[in-house]
Amino acid sequence: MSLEYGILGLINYGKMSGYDISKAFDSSLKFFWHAQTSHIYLELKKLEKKGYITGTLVQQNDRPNKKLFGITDEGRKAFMEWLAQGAGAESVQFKSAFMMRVFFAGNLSPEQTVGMLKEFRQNCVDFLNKTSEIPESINHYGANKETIHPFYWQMTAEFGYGIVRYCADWAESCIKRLEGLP
Amino acid sequence: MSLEYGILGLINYGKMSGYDISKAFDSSLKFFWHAQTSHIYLELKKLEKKGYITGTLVQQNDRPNKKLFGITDEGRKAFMEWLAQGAGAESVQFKSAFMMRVFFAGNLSPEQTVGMLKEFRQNCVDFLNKTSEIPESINHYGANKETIHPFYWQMTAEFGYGIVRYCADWAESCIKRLEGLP
DNA sequence: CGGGCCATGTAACGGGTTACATGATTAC
DNA sequence: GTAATCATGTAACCCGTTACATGGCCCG
Repeated sequence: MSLEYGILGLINYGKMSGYDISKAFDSSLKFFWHAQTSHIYLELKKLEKKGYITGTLVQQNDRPNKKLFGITDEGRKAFMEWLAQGAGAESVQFKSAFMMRVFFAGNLSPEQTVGMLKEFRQNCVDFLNKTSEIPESINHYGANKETIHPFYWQMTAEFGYGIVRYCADWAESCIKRLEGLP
Repeated sequence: MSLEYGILGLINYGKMSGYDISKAFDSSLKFFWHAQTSHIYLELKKLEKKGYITGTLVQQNDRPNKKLFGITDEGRKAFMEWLAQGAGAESVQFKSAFMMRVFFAGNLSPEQTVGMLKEFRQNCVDFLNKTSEIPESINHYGANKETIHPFYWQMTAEFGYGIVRYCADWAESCIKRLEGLP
């Protein structure tokens, strides 16, 4: 559902290939959605079938040929309808397989649990370090920099950042409490 | 994957019916995983087929009959293997359909976006108010209160709380910034 | 007699993941 | 020559959602 509209929204900014979309997800949209390349191509096919986008082959000499997709009026309409739906009650729910493990960590030794939490914290720190250059990369996608769009891109990036920072802090606090136990 | 092991982990604490499991998810596990009742019953059937749990019918006079599930040695082994797998690199990734909408909110009017953000913030606040009684409810599930288990239950509840609080604060900040625009 | 809690399911669908599969071009 | 980047896909599977379906008991 969301991937479909994420792709549609990107193409709405301007013509894009599957590869471009994949790159966009790996940079600016990764803060709240991870998309597999293969999945993107599947969705592109579906969107084309629906008549929401149209693809045209582009010959390239210096690089492999590619297929550029543009949005149709129908596609734009569908996108705007999706966008106007608002937050919805389910917007608060989120899922974490890792937290499921922590919940049952009483079945492990404290050492094992601390190890798991440290691994998690490290993943968070790595993520934060790896992606300290959002503001730059975020402005590479989309054509109209003069509009309000980058403001919202920034908002979501901030959100993602904050969440991961919170995760790292939480893990840190857990580790300390566990190591402080008798 | 995770629901399967979540159910297994609960049954590992002691015999449970599908209804009991559903209640447990609606209280303590809701902070990081939402499970539909129908899905739980499907998973229970699968787990029984795999030989990880065994169900026995219990006649009740004052209430409808129920089926109590207990874990098998094989089930416990599978559960422990899953638990020992650690955090995994994917543990940082998370998905939010709502953030996808915010990302593209530049296509809406600022008023519409503010409305959406306020709805989101309200959902968060409602969630926090509705669930201020975790510490109590968390101790109702599981038999061995003397162990370290409640410590981890509390950790995950804290995590979920913190995330939702962070969401509310983030939304608040966005709203203020939007309303402060010329 | 209606609302809430207890209690258990089936069928169809869809979104997403995993694994597999290929190949051109550029820069070092 | 080999690694990185550009570029596009298929097939099988599985996890999860939505919608549907039922029914007893208790309390006010």
